[in-house]
Amino acid sequence: MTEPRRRLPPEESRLAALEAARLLLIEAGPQAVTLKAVAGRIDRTHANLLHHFGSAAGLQRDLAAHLARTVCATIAEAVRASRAGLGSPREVVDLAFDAFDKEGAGALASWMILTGNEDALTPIVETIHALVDEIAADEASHRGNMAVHEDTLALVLMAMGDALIGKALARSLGLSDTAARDRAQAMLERALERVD
Amino acid sequence: MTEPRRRLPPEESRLAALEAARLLLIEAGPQAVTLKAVAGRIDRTHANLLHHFGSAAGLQRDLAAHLARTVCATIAEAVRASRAGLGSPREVVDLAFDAFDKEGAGALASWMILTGNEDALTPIVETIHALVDEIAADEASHRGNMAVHEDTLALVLMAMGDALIGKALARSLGLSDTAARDRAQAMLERALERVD
DNA sequence: CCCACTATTGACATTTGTGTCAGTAAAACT
DNA sequence: AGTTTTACTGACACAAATGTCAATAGTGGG
Repeated sequence: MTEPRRRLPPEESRLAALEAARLLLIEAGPQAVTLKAVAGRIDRTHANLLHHFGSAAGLQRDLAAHLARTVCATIAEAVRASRAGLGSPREVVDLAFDAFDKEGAGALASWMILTGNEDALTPIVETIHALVDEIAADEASHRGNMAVHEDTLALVLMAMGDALIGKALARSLGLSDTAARDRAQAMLERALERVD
Repeated sequence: MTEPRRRLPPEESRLAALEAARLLLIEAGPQAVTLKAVAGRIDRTHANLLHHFGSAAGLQRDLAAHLARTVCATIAEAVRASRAGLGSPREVVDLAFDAFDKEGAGALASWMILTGNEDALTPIVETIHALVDEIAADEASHRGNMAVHEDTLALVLMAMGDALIGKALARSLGLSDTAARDRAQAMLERALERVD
């Protein structure tokens, strides 16, 4: 009656653990991402995770990379899927804000910074950078690369802040939950109009 | 030769602990704000802090309130000191960004959110809200309160994001460390010009 | 089929943060 | 002065997270 112990190939097991850790991060915050909690989600022990990732820091490091891949894959896919509608500021803004909010990028990034582990952030930053360059390729012809980067910087920072305290702050100020999105959209629209 | 044990009045001791905790938060991040670490800074034991604050959560709660007071006192003082120069967007932007960066407001707020303790954030949000209302009183005559609130929301979110990942992101994008500040300033300037 | 490889585990050790408690001593009050 | 109050401490207990290690048992390759 005892279920036979399943033995997955290491890559598969690692990926399952990283996905479990990612969901745990989004649902319950960084403090909840412990070896025992992650292991419990995939019916393993915490010793198993130590076997695969070497240490708790190793899991966090790989989680950062995994999250960067996930976030950027989501954005890149959405961008390519609706290439025609790319010019819509609303779409770009929604993409960025959702990435940081629902995908947990903001939570992880801030957590990494706060715990002093800045190295783990670089894959995320670099992936975002690469994505920005890809998007900027369309605009670079009639706008400076600098301007695109500045707009992106402002956009990411607002998305980051919004993912953390956006709802609480907007509510306290008597604004709608999407006030930050609206403001970012207007900002982006005006920035794009500048070159017309 | 043994120094006599000093016994401070409770209020004085509490304030010393909160200041030590605040500096610890800014220097080494939220993870470093433990009972033992804070107690060590003021030459006390962790049991002493439990006596004054009841629990570790109590210290965090009071730290949030203390930080909100500190941050807002700094801003309010600077604003009142140079009432004449209040109209300068650069000044307002610098004030907000410094408050979140150097005063540690961003670090604490994000930490509170991430650990699920949202209640502790409300004093900060409410104090900021009150400050916004005070500033908005000057502008409200020829602008809508809504518009002022929206600008403030965008400003705070950018300051928050900048305090966390601003430097790393700007550097990765090949921009200067003050790129976010510059962008926020330009944004605020254009928002103010709208009514002229 | 047999064997080397390794994913997986349980038991143990360590560290760290938090909390309790009785006792001590320095203030404050009478 | 004596008494009460309480800031402060050391020692202990407890829980949770991380890490080590030997042993077990699937899995693939010979």
